[in-house]
Amino acid sequence: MDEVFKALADASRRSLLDRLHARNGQSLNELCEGLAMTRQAVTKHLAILEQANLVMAVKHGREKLHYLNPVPIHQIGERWVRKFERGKLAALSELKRQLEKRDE
Amino acid sequence: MDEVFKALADASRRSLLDRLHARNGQSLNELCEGLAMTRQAVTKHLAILEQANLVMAVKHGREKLHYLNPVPIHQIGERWVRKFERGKLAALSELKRQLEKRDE
DNA sequence: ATAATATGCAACCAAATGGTTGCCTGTCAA
DNA sequence: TTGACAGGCAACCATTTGGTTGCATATTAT
Repeated sequence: MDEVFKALADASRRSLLDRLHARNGQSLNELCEGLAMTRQAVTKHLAILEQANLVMAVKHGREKLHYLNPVPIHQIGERWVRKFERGKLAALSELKRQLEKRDE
Repeated sequence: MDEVFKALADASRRSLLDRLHARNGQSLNELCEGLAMTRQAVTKHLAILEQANLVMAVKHGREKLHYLNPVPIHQIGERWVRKFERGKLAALSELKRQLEKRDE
């Protein structure tokens, strides 16, 4: 879970996920197109995404195709975001109370 | 949004959020208790959480009380996780197909 | 066979990160 | 009013991070 959060912390990596979400199964070169970064930088980002299991790569001839794995993102939603949804309203009203107290 | 992801990337910061989720409105010293870190390190983490709007601090005498703001986490769920839920099943079956192809 | 294409590997670099120590300031209680 | 307690500020440090360049390797097309 920690690796997933770390992987998601970088905007370039999130945009790589976006690109794969738009079109799955892209090669390294395809994923590089239009980015202000060298291919090697993208390789490193993809390696981090693979380690976090957010992306899976398959070699196909001389190309390496990248596929999105939606499971970890789903788990972030289920195991983490959801936890904070519980007690959300209580926290919000507490927050409001404190903000109002400042004007006393 | 980027600041939120960056703030969530660190396990110590996520555990601070957990602590506040367990009991809201804790002081700096309370949040330090039991952690293998100096108070100043915790201060820095809290500053990052505040900048990301995940935590709001209110001075109360000589104490600084910290309150959880559930909104950014909620937004991560709504604006980000949800996006990848769309097309999740397609991505999953594509992934399965590629995994099976490896055994050919 | 050979050239072009797609990717991999390793060394290097600057900047950001997570942490420390030392000292200063503000507030409460004796 | 004088400690003691809660917190703030700044300088410093090691490691990680995000990126680069240069070269090597593997596959495809001519």
